[in-house]
Amino acid sequence: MSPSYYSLYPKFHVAVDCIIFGFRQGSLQLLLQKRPFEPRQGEWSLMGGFVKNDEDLDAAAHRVLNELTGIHNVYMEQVGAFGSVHRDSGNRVISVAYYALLNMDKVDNALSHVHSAYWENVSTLPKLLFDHREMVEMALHKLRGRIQRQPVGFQMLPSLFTLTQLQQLYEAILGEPLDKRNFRKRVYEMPFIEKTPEVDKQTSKRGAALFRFNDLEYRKELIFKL
Amino acid sequence: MSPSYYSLYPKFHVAVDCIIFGFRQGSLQLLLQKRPFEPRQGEWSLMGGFVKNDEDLDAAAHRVLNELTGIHNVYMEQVGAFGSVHRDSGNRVISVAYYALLNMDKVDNALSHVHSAYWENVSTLPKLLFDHREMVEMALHKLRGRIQRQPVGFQMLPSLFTLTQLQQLYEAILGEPLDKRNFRKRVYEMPFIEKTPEVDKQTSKRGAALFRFNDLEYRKELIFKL
DNA sequence: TCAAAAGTGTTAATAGTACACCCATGA
DNA sequence: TCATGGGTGTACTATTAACACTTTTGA
Repeated sequence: MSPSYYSLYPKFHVAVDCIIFGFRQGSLQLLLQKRPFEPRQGEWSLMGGFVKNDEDLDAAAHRVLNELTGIHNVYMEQVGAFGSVHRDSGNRVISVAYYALLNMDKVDNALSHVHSAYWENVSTLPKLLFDHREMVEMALHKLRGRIQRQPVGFQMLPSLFTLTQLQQLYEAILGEPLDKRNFRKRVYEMPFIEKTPEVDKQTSKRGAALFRFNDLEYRKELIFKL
Repeated sequence: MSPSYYSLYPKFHVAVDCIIFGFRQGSLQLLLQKRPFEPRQGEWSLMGGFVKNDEDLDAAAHRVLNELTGIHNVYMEQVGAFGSVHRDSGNRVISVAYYALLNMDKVDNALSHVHSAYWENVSTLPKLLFDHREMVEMALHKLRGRIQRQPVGFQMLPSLFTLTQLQQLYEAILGEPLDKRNFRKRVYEMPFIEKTPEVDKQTSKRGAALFRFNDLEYRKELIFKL
């Protein structure tokens, strides 16, 4: 058989869909789009796009995210491939879902507005297109697992943050309240979360110490664990 | 925009690749194939196949597995989508990897022989085609996580098995020795692993009690946990 | 009788959970 | 002065890890 062996087989549209997580005022949010084309124009959907010929899957996901938010270097993780025959009511499309964690403050709002994209609270999501709801659930599930092992949450916080913010983030992701003292005890044991001399006075009169994630310390920690 | 909006975008060959795990004589094995077509004919590869037009992704994986082994109703889990531009040196192919757990005794050897497929020990794998090695590593990683939470290992054992077999299976998957007494203690706490009156005399003079996995009890357990 | 695998409990260490009060400050 | 969110430690419980000898039986 020659390389043309491949050509005996069908080809498919391949898309990426992004589950874009952000965090603000104590709640986990998703950047959703009012679908701008038919079929199902106007319905709420994840931000997606078709993969290009010369583009890696991961690159496609980053491109879609960048087109919508203007941000580069975002933390992303693949959720999985969704390929039921009739999942897209327009045409057969095999879609690979990725979730992204980003700092909402860095989003270019003009850009996302152009794409009719809006932040929605994860706990009160509208009805979503196709199997996008399933993608979101799976992404959340993956994120919950991930955040218990690796400090990926910082991607959603400003570079300086209070422990209360951090705890609220964890609570929003895990969907359950955490004990303040136990939470802080765990944080203090992580050498890569550093207290800074800075103080945040926005949410309390007394002021809360601001912390920072030290990536270098984290890498040391990783090596140490092997 | 009309449904023809889709047609502006490129299409791709989409394949599934199966990481087929089996267990025999204390070691974890993979069913590998000598690739039967060009390019790279004759190299070791995972068993794969192209997705058909009217076929769900999951269905494609099951079909490929069935064509190679003759077995239906196999435990499978998606590993993820692999879509680097040049991952396949022949043509662009986006591949979705699945791992499967099966009882080696049930494989139709004539059938797998036709496909030039052979079992290879996971710890001494030959060099694999393309990114198949990466797929195997990721599958193993997923399996390790899975087996700690859910009793999927039984898929690889005969319906009656000894605790020594079970422990060796876990050791092979986790890649580390386990304490016999702690292991058995854990097993005794699982109501869905039943001791039968049967005794296996194949590996010891004394004989070892044979156990069975009771799926019904397991489902009860699951419901109970919610 | 002895080699080879099966079977069996206890103790120590660790990790996780529950819980309530004082502090600093701006309004 | 008081309301608000920030900050702190200890005791209890549950889970996990370490560890060695006896039993059975076919060759």
